[in-house]
Order: sequence, then structure tokens, then C-alpha cells
Amino acid sequence: MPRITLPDGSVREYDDRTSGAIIAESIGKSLARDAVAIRVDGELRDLTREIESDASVAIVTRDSEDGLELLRHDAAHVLAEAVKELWPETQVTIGPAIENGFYYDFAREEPFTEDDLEVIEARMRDIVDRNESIVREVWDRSEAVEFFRSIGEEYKAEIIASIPNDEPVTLYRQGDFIDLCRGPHLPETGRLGKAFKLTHVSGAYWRGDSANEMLQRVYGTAWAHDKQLRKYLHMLEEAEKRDHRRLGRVMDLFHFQEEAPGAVFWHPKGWNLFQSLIDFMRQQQNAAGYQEINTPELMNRSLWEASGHWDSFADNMFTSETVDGRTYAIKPMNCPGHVQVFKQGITSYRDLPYRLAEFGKCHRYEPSGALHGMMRVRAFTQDDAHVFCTPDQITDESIAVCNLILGIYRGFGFEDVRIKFADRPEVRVGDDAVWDQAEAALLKALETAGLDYTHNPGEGAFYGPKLEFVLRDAIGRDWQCGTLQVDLNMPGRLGATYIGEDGEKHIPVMLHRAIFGSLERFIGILIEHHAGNLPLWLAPVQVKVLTITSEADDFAEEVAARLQAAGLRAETDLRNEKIAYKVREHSVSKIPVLFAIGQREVETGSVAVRRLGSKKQQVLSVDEALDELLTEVREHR
RNA sequence: GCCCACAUAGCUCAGGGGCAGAGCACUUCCUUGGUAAGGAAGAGGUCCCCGGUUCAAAUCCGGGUGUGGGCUCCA
Repeated sequence: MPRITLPDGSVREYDDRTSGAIIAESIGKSLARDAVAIRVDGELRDLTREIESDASVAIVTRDSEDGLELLRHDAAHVLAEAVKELWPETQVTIGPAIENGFYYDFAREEPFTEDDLEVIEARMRDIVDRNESIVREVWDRSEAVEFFRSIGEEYKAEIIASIPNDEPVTLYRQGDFIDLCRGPHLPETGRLGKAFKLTHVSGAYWRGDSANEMLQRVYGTAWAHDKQLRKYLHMLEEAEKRDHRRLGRVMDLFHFQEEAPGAVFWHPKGWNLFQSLIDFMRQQQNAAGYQEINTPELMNRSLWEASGHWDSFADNMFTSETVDGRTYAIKPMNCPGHVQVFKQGITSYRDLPYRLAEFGKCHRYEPSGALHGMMRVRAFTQDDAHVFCTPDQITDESIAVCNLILGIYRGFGFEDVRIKFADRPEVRVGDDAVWDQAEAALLKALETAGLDYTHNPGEGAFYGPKLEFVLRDAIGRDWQCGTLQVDLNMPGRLGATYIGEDGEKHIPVMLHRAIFGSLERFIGILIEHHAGNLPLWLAPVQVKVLTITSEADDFAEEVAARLQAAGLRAETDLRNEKIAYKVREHSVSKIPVLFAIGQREVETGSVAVRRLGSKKQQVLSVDEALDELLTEVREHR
């Protein structure tokens, strides 16, 4: 007679046997229909599994977060069943739920094609219609291994070996398909519904290791209801519309071409945007006590050997052999150059902290498959800086860097910023004792500043641990941009010293920091975040002055000249076209402010102002319009 | 680097073993029009590159390069 406590605190007693399905049914028909699993004393379980003893339970419905994840996991199983029916020689491996959907990795000689997706999806719908029962079975480990071997599922056998000994080995059977799985699952395939869609195929390494064989991965999306599926597909279309590669062309900002993979050709407007970011950053970091420098892009191999890059970063470096037989490397980072500047000037602890900044163009040889528009390139400009300081100053300087970074992100409208703490990687330079010290210093700064963070084990730079600053854009995507790294290795390797208060030589600590990370990438993120509708202070062309008749040409030129004299980026459009045509064209290319000038405006010395995204116009005197814009630009500074 | 797909006019794309196509953009002409495409005419091509098959290849096959979606890696 189990006593079942429900989330509202009420208690129900059942006859000697009960289950999630029975409980849901006893509460209500619609709950029973929407139930996908049950939480028993906190543990997620199958609806059909018997509950033997007293427990606190909560029915999990398809609309809940847990329920949706379970649906997606079931969709992966139905996908695997469909594939096994269609191509029985295929081996199944793993198939988890992921954000917005699911995937399943298959081992198969012949890869899946996009056309196969439709065939598989149709079979998946059949399986949902068949409404097969999904039955949980607990197996003996060695029997399970033997079973999977006998049906040619070597990967499954391998997975069982990695299941901890104290965990039961459970299999789920649906129709003729049987799969190793922790569960829980739906009671039957019909409950999955049809709000799913296979989206793409790709390769994926077994266990995520590039040394292993490549499997065929099929991705899909799955939702509780059709409406949500449609909404998601619509969101994907919207995301495509804000793709920086498309907008970069429409807005005439930049282009790429075959001869320079992973390198940007900046057009006048794009370069203007680029310079606006630099102006803003320069102003902020100068105020924060940084001094700007510039260091060589090409330096002799010996320097890179001394810094440790030649050993730890060689695969990512472009090199150049000269006719005299010397080897130079194009800088992949600015730090060794900055140490050289430090060594030329600083001798006293009194000069520390010493903060050097550079908008440094770096080149890294990235694997061809990693390149992606401006988000991942081979040639990029870092807003890089290095703070040389004493060990005692690490905490204060780190806090100052965190505040600078968060403040600058706010200036761009990014309020939602997360911090990750990345510690020592496998390939690294320096003693573990030094790493202990560096990691502790960063953690202390985070705690003192009262900042929340998550741990990112093994992801530090080869010379030191780091904080990664991740910002979330308007459509919920995360981008790692800023970074702060504590380096107790490189200054010593490159022979940097200062004289301390004690009259002895000491090796300075070096903090590496970047805020945009890469200017190229940050601009890509900004474009997508704003869907191309850049805020006024950043727009490469802020105002376009359009004439309605050629009678207005002179006045339009005069207005544009006044805007330019006031420091605004303004252009005229005097073409022999209708005003609707001009408005459309400049709206498409995302000009934030349009001034239209016809006979009426010429006579009254006014302009008809139209803002991007609005269909309304406002007739203002030139002075009023100018004031309004200047105020808006100033507010962002 | 690995798996899959794709590459045709400036852009978006159709086509397909036998003369290279559309829309938009561009040029010229007409139009001076009041807020998201006015009309007409014209020009524009190494069908990504290199090989192969074929009487004939932009089309089929092989290799390369680039791009896209993933994997691995990362700012």
C-alpha cells in the first residue's frame, strides 16, 4: 500500500501496485495524456515502472523542460529504430538529446545523404503511428555485452564496459529494436508525436576524439507540439537573415575571396565601423591607465623559440623563409613583442603596474574546416594588452580588468555576460607550483570582485590559466570574446626583470587581456546581435540625405555639409529616382537615419526625418534634427 | 585535418552531353515623382581550377581549391 505524496502536499494511497501511469490517470485524463515520465523522490523514471514504496512524486509532462528533453531522447531512439529497419547493417552508437533537438551517431560504410533524411523521417512517422510499447529490461552485464556482440553492435558492447559497476545495465525494447539506455523513456512510441524534423547529416568522431574513426551523425529537432516546431523553424530563418556574411554584403562592409581564405577584405564602410570600435576602446583603455604601442608582425624564429610558441603553438603559425636562409614567423600573438618593449624601459618596481596595449594584427593557421565567416578567421586584429606587475598587484589588476571588460560590454548593450575559469591544459610550459600560484591568484580576484563564474577544466592557455568572458546575444547565442590570463612563465623565459624594493632583480607577472578578442569576430557578433541595425554611434553612414526633386539638390548638399561639419557621417542621394525607391534602397542597406528633402522642406528650411524600422516621418528644422542626432551619439559615449 | 553537400553574370538562383538563362543590380534614354522597387532599351560569362571519357563536356568521371553544415580545435 504505497503512500504517494504529490507536489501540492496531498497524499494518495494505492493498492499494492502503482506506477506513474496509474497515478497520472487517477489525477486526471489530460494529465495522463500529457505525462511522459515521473519523478520519484527526485529520480526521473519511466511511467510504467512500478512504485513499490512510499514516495514523493511529480508527474513530468511533455511541456516541462525535463519532459521535452525526454521527448528528444525518444526521438533519437525512434531515429535509430528507423535507420536499423532501413539499413540493418548499420551499427548504432549513441544518441542524446541536445539543445533544441537530438542526434544519433551511426557506424556505417556508406554515408547518409540529405535525401536519406526524408526517407528516414517518413519511417520515423510510421514508427510513431505503430505506437510500439517501449519496455525497460535490466540485464546482467556480461550477458548484455555478449548479446550486443552477437547482433554485431560492437560500439554498444564497448559502452557497457564503461558503465560503472554499481549501475544497472538497462535495455529498452521498442518493436524489434533494442537499445542500451539509461532511460527513462516514454511508455510507447505514439506518445512522441510528430513535432520533429531531421535537419542535417555530418561526420562525428567516435567518443569525440579525432584519433578515432568517423561516424555518421544525423541531427534533428523535436518539440512537444507542432506549433513550437514551426516557431523554431521560423527562428532559424530569422537567424539566417541576420547572418553577418549576408549583411556584410548588403551593407557593403567587407568581402572574402578564394585567394585569402580566412582573411577579410574591408570595404570603406566596414573599415569605418572597425575604426569606430578602436576609437571607443582606445578612449576607454587610455582612461584605465594603458599606453598604446605597436610591435612587428614578423619576428625571427629564435624569439618564438624563447617564448615557447615554437614548441607549443607551431602548428598554428605561418612562417617565412628569406633568401638569406633565415626563418621568421608572422605573429600569432602580441605578447612576446610586448615583453621586448617592457625590457627596453622598465627597471624599477615603482613603474609597475605597466600596462601596454596594441591593436595587433595576428595570423594563425587554422584548420580549413574551422573557418567560418568573420567568426573564425586566420588573420585577425586583437585588442590586446599586457599588464606587467608584481605578484602583490595581480588581484587588484585582475579586478580592474574584469571591471573594464564588463563596462565595455555594457557600452555595446551586452548586459548578460558569464565568466568561465579555465585552468592548466595538458600541453603547457612551467612548473606545477607556478601554475598553482597563478590559478589561485585568478580565483582570488574573482572572489574579491564578487563575480560568479563556472569552471572550465584544462582549457587554459599554454602559458597560464585564464578567465573567459562569454556574452549572450539578442537571439540567445553565447560568444566567448574577452579573456584575462595570468602568466608567470613567459616574462622569465624572455628575460624580463625589474628591480624590487629590496634592491634585487625580480621577474614580473604578466597579465594578458583582450576585450573584443578579435575585432573581426566582434564586428560579426555585433552585426548579428543587431540584425544589421547598428546603433547610431556605430553606423558607418549615419544619415542619408535624399532629394525628392532635383530642385532640392542644393539644399540637400547644404544640409549634408552641416551634418558633416558637426561630426556626423552623412551622404547625399541626389539620383533621379523616386523617393520610395531611395527609401527602400537605403533601408535595405540599414542606414539608421534618412532625411528627405522636397520642395516643402526647401521652402521652410526643414527636413523630413525617417528612422530605420519606422514608417513614420517627422518634419524638423535642420537645427532640431541635428541636435537630436548629436545628443543620441553623445549618450553612447 | 576529418565526414557530407555545394560552386553558372556584381547579387540571388534556374538549367543541363549539341548556340548560356531569369530576376535584381549596372549603363543609356524617358520620367521631377512625397516615404520600402516608375517605364524602355542596352551591356554583362574561363558555367571555380587541372586532367580524363566522348565526334562533342558548363553538364559525366577523377584530382585540386574555396564555401556551407557538423566533428576536432579555437579569438
